[in-house]
Amino acid sequence: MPSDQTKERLTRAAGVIFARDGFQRAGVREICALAGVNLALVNYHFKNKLGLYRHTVLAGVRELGVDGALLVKAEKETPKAAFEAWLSRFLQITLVRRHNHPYVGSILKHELREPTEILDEVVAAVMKPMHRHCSQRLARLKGARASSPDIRRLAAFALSFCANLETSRAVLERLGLKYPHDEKEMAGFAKVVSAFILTGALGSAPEKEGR
Amino acid sequence: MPSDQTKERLTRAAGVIFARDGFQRAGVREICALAGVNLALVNYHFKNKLGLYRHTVLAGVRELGVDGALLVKAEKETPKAAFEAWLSRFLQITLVRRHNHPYVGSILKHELREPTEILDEVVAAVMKPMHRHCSQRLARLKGARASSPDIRRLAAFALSFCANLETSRAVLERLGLKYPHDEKEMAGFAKVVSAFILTGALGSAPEKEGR
DNA sequence: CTAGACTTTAAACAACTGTTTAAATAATCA
DNA sequence: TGATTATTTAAACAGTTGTTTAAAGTCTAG
Repeated sequence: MPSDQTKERLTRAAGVIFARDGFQRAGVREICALAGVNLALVNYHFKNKLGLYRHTVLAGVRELGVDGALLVKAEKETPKAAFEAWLSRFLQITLVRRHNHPYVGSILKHELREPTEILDEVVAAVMKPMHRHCSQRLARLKGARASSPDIRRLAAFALSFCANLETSRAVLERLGLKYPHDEKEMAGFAKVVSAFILTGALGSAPEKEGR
Repeated sequence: MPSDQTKERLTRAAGVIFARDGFQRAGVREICALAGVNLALVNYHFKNKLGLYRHTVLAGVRELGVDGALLVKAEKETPKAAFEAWLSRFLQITLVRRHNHPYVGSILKHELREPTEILDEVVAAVMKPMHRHCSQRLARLKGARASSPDIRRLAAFALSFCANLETSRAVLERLGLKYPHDEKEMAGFAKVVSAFILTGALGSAPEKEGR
């Protein structure tokens, strides 16, 4: 059988397991079993467990197309609406399981909280573009330059907060926080999160726009 | 030698290792080596690795005295100053290594991101009191009831954001965020974080108070 | 067809993990 | 003191992990 097919099935299975368990806790045996492939093929095709991980993550990121996919069209909306749309998309990737790419968001979450050797590659490929997008939208909102330290810090705070919402789930649910279950609730949740990021706890007036 | 001494040394060493590695990744052999104690004594005195972990965490929490320690005095300050003082204290515990209890904050951080069997106990002993304190201060700021769903959600968001600041450190530093190194920088950092939580990215006017 | 490279396989390796055993030591109480 | 209990010890157990081996199978050029 062509080796491309083996690598493909291995990558796909690896995406599922790595997304669920992260790099360290994931086991190559389980990945191979899920892929229906011999154990030794991981090392043959990818040299390492880490090699398989790197290939899986970067392939997923490439397919997701961070630079493009998160750019919600309609740039003529109000700055606030544009930010909310972008944020909603970002939350979908990190919070909702079965999205565009089932595993990329989860893997990024794991990489965020326990970095591996490929952290720098992941940051460059995903985090930095997202941070740039977020900075640009916040800059429009505040009427400042996207490259200013303040804006960059705000964007970093916002990204960290959102990306960790899923990580803290077990605790926050025990504190009474309701997480969204479907797309409907997701929209409302995104609005609430957006409000927290934009206007904070003191919540400045509901802005000049109708809703 | 008295067994109390053994348990004491074991607990102290466990605090260091669990704080650094979390429950799963920490190894009983390393803990015993650090404690200068035989391997089998963990199971003799604490039944389990989990037993040692539970004992260590709960002992640390008890000593830290969450209910009291975080209550910064001077309640007659402005609500905003009171919140900032409380937040600064909270950030010190989660961000700065060598504080009151070197390991409690770190262990809580680990428990937050990969819960163990004792999560419920930890939530009850630490998270809920902290959440209550945070809610009370936010309620004063907004002039609302501390038990209202909105306030409780804001407090949960704030706690999650702060507790994960350390977790996301590797990524955020690569995005250019500067973390505090000493007490001086800590104070400034707490102010910035407080501003983000209270007034968000749009930053409502600098409040009516002098500064 | 056949030589050579590529790919797959089952088995074993070596290094860990938390836990248990049974014997040796120390402490306690009658 | 001597018998009993509590504690400590070194060694091994049983399970897991990622990785390697050497032989078998498969494909592809000449």
